[in-house]
Amino acid sequence: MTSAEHEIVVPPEVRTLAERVFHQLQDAIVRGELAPGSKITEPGLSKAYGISRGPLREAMRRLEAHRLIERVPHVGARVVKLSMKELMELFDVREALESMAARIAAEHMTASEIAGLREVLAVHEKQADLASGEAYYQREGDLDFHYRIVLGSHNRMLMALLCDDLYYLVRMYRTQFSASGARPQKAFVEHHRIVDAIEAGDAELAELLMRRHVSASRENVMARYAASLEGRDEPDVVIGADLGS
Amino acid sequence: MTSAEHEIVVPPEVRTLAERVFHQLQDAIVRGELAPGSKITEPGLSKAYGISRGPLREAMRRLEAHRLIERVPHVGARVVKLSMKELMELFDVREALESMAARIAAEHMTASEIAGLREVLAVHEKQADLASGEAYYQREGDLDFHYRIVLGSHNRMLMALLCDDLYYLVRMYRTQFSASGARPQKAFVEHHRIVDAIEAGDAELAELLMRRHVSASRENVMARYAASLEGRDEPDVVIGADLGS
DNA sequence: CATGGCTTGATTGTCGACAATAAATGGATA
DNA sequence: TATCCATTTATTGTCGACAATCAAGCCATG
Repeated sequence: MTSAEHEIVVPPEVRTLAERVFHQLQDAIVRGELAPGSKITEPGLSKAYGISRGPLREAMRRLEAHRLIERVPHVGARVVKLSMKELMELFDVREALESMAARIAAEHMTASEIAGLREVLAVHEKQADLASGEAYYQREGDLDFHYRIVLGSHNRMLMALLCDDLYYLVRMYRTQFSASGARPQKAFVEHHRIVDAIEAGDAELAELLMRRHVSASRENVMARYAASLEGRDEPDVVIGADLGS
Repeated sequence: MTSAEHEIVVPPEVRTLAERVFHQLQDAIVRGELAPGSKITEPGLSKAYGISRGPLREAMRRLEAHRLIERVPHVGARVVKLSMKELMELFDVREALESMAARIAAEHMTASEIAGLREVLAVHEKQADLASGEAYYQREGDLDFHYRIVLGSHNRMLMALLCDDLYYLVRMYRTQFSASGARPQKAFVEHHRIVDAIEAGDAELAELLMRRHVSASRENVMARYAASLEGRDEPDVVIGADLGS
């Protein structure tokens, strides 16, 4: 049983108002309820969430540190809006960190953790069978896959950087560009190969495959973006792509 | 002329009280004036810096996001104290990110930026000549070296992760363990080789050399730590090491 | 008609005070 | 004497109000 709900990473960190509104805002931004680039005002949010400006400002400071909003002193804050350049940068960083995560995971992952990975792939495959159009759970399943590998590295710094920072940006991008799983089969095979390498304890291979996997996603996104600039041949999706899946 | 002062990375971001006290606290922690593991109390800092608790709490939230302090709701905050395990994790992340930074820098660095790198090495060498005991400037010079390579990648996300987050942890570790430049010659050659590769546009080689360079520092620190556990042979330095230099 | 500066409005930055929670102290009891 | 519980104290969390700054609108002027 995998954590199929989309609340993968919201532990019981809600002991205070600032924490609660931080997670609420984080979720609202990732889901696109707060549009990218839109200006967010303190009195507005203060009334909307029914709290004072004090805790709200602390939550916003955390969002700023996580790169979900951008603040200018005495001016205000806006929801971050990823440009294509920044998206490519995000892929670069993911390639560097996740390939290393795969390497360390191949060395340190436990048997039960690997079993969990296999289950994720099973669920992933089942859903790819029945509904290729409804890619919501699939995308979340993909992120769950990458998530578990990072956890398998047992490296708290990697976990903090990837799971607490970068993955929220990835999820925001996916909703922002309504990126659907466009080619599940290909990424699928890659996922399996990576797990095979990890299970075999082949750290070098796991690192190489993960690096290729992320890099391929990057190139895929880039190609679709370039294509969308001139001939608009995609019917209902602008830049459909499966980042890292 | 290189930026020899230790205020390498404090831009004019002091338009507000919260920003100012954030940088002051950041500096105090990195310099060791606030001892690692020591508890910091809001009324205490509030009086010490002559500001209200409002901006102070926002500054502390930023410090928390940068992993310089650790907070527990309703309990308090402590200055972070790196364990050996976390230090090794930090090296892992640095190896992944800085090797990629070197690769991209070899592709995108401009001529003037490379010239600046050469100057850093020149200053580095000059100081290694006269005073091998006084390694303060040398260490800062080393960080300046790594800093410029990251800037040379022109990747804002890499810059943010390394320069704004990890490098402060590195500097804190150095003061915490009073890590002196123990073997400048070796790291020196490695620095030159890296710059050569970057100048030649050999991205793969630059990546490989930087990865080895950081990895060697990691092993060096690890070895000295293991040695310090039983036979205390080091006279005045506990875990003397030159992280990444 | 365009442009410059001033005025006004709103938002952000800062502060002090009150409420809620957790640690510290002290005493009573087994 | 050790342990448990109540009280106290200090710190954190939250709030509302005031001051400082910026953006927008308006009017006067070239």
